[in-house]
Amino acid sequence: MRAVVDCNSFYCSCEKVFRPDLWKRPVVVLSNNDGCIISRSDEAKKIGIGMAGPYFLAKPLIEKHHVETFSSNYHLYGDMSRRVMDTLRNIIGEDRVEVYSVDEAFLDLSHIPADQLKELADALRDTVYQWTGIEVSVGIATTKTLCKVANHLAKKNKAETNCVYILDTPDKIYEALQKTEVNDIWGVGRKYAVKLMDNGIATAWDLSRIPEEWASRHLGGVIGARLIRELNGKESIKTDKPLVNKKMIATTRMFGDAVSNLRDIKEAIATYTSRAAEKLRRQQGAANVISIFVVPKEKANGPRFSHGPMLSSSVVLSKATADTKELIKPALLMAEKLFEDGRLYKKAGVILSGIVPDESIQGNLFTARRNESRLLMDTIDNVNFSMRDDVVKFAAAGTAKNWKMRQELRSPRYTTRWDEIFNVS
DNA sequence: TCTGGGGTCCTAGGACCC
DNA sequence: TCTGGGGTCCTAGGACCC
Repeated sequence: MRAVVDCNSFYCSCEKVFRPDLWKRPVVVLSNNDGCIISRSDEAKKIGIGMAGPYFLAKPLIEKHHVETFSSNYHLYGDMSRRVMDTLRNIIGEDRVEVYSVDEAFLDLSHIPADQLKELADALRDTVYQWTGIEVSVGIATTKTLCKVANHLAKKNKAETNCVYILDTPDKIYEALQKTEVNDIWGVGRKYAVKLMDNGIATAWDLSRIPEEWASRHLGGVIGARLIRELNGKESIKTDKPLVNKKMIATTRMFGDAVSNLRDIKEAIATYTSRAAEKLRRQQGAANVISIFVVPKEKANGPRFSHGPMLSSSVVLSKATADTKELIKPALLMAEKLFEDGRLYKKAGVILSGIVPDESIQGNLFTARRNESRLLMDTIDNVNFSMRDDVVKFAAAGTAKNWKMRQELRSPRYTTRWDEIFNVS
């Protein structure tokens, strides 16, 4: 068997750990730029605040019920995530934990006897709470997709499940699949859900009954066929070791206020390039391709929000590099090319791809200088990483940052900055 | 004058996830 | 007035090669 352990309302829970006064209160956390609501506590859900809705639309409700509101504090969430994952590794063993996202991990329980699964699940839930203050839900089943079904049901009715749900008999699986709507299945997004409903497939059970060929034709080829097999208890999603090395690295942001001049765009692009290059070096990679894009601000039209056109450009580098200087130069050239005078822009980004391991770089015999540059990059990374901020940066990134994102409601970085550490008095 | 078939590589775009 | 960011995988189609 395997399990999925998922933190409940993760970002909100992180905020609550350090604010006992909020434990029974509604809390929401906003996306970057304070644009959308991306995490809601149970109390906030009960009030009727929707997921991923724009903040400004929910604001009346938030004010009426005095919902505590936070900007994203990724330093805090990243550190709390590490603590939760360490706890899981401690209990179940290093090699049996596959971190899937910041708030979620799959566990390999193939060594646990069936009659001990419940006890283990309870222990996982209680220990993580005791050691980190974070509540988790545990779903146990034979495949990842069924684990997610179980986990979803555990969360949906906490009073009954106490955040643990185990699918270990055909009857329980049948019941769980009957209770799960197609749009709540892992791997079924909005488009597929509509298509399934149109074909009279409403529950996970219905979906598990359809032929693989149909799924293969209508749900993205092999992805659809795999989904059917998983629902039928046949493991089809590989558990290869978590991807340490990313195939693509992106840094993109909305601007706090729309930007109309080239200087600001170039500063933003230079900053994002520096950030992306840092991520690249952290995985000891080098990129062959750099792309940038800008998104002009457009009038809202139509009922469904959409981001207007994305104007992009990319360059294949003459040789793979992780050097910020070498990446900034083409990035700025592309920015100049894409920029149109008189237009307002609301977003920009940098994407590095064609990533290869650093050691595979076939250096030119005569470029011993590469090592120097590497040394400089390491130094800059170390300084920035230890300060957890951009203390050292390239001049092109500018210093004014009037395009910077809004973050008006951020909590202290309790666990990663000495001057913001949690104070017991 | 006639102009195949199979393979690979790359890119763009669509779908999904948290 | 105000709608996130960072990823993955898959497919189709074009370019190119022999």
